[in-house]
Amino acid sequence: MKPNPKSDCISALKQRILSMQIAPGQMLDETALSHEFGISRTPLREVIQRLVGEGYLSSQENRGAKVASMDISTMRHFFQAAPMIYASIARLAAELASPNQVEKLKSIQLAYRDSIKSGMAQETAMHNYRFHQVIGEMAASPYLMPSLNRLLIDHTRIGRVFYQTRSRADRERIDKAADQHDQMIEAFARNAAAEAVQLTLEHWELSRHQMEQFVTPDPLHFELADEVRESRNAV
Amino acid sequence: MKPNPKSDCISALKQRILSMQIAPGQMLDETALSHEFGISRTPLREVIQRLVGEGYLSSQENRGAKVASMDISTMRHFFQAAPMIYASIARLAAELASPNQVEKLKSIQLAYRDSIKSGMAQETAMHNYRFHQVIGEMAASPYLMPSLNRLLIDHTRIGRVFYQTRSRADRERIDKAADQHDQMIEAFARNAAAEAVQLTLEHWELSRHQMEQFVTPDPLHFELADEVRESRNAV
DNA sequence: ATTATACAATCTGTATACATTTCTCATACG
DNA sequence: CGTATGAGAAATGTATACAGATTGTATAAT
Repeated sequence: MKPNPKSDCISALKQRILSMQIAPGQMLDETALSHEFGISRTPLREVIQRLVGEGYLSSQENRGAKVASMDISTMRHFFQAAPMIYASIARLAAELASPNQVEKLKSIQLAYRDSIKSGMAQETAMHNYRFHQVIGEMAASPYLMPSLNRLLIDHTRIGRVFYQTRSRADRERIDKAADQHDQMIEAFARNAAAEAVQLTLEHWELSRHQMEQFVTPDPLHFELADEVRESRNAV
Repeated sequence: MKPNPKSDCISALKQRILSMQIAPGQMLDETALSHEFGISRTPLREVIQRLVGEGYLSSQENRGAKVASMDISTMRHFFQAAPMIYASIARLAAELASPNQVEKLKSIQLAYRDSIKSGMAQETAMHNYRFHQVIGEMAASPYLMPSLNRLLIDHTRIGRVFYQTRSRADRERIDKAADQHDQMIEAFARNAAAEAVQLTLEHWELSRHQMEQFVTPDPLHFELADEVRESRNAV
């Protein structure tokens, strides 16, 4: 593969957005980015347009581009859409899975378990992202893939806390998620659609439970409520 | 609104793709298009990147952009994904519909019936497209909208034959579809989610039946089969 | 007759310069 | 004290020129 600064730029920007290295809502500086990736503003702007079309960024006429925001109102839509899309993708993926693709899934799963073991939360989240994206590729549906991608963007951004270990319970939860991945791979390999859907929904429930605790944490002291609400919406 | 050749270009290209004025798989000529819309290649290429991200076009490195193709294998995925996405969108739309949006739907429906009456098939298909896109806006789900858009691109392209009247039966089918639109508006106005879903699925069935006849027409004479199969795949 | 090769023509990709719009902030005014 | 104004700065949008890649074609070699 020939080194291509433009596609490097695309994947680097995606990675930064998924890892919240660039925060939701943050403006992009065309000049700075073009210098950083060693390209001029012309190709950089093309990259931005592409990422706008894919839902990573949003842009306004004469007002630049910013990272897709995650406000409270979209969270509701997230929890509504996710199980349906994930389940549909899982069914198709199980029906269409090729041995080759299952192997690919297995190798990602290895890296995933490795990063869990070394406690690298961000890396784990990225492997998890790749894992579910490959399941999407197995399903091979050009009509469901766009929504899956949009979901995975925000799932990876929100779910980043999922892989942070502060207690024994955290550790057990993450191990359970990894076990579910293995079971899913097994179901895909046997083309067991119903089973894959069931496992996917259980996997989602585990993730959902954790995320809802984060999105709706314990009530705060009254004095702090306004300030915190504001900063939450500003995300 | 200030006239903006760039956004004109985006909507014109979308319109041409949806109406198959530019055929699936057809290459785009950057120079010709930039001249036509009175802009230089720089902004035109940004437009192309955006449309690639949204699924209207596909592009390859150093090999230009072409209109998203519609081969037989994607048709299968189309029929699998469509009812699920449409139904989910309809449920959300019914729950969230504002009087304002219902009015918007009604005005599109008026134009839709007008173009049916004057027998303008392509225009009818475009009003139908707008109708379902507005339902998508009502549902307001950033996670389902990308898939809805992708579906509507191909539904509009395939369904273009839906609005061609060659027989009394054609006429009745189209009138039935228009009646279903009215019933759907009614259900949205009353926030009747279950009813909206039911109507949407019936609406889909009507459309699906017609499209499957087109995609799988009556068998041809043996001598012609090869030639025709080739031209079909070439789409 | 078929395959290789070289060259021209065409198209894609990029950098730079410049035009246009928005933003910033100091100053004037109500 | 808050609001309006306007000049300068900064950022966005666009045109053009040029560099690099691909495609088509004519000629030569097998």
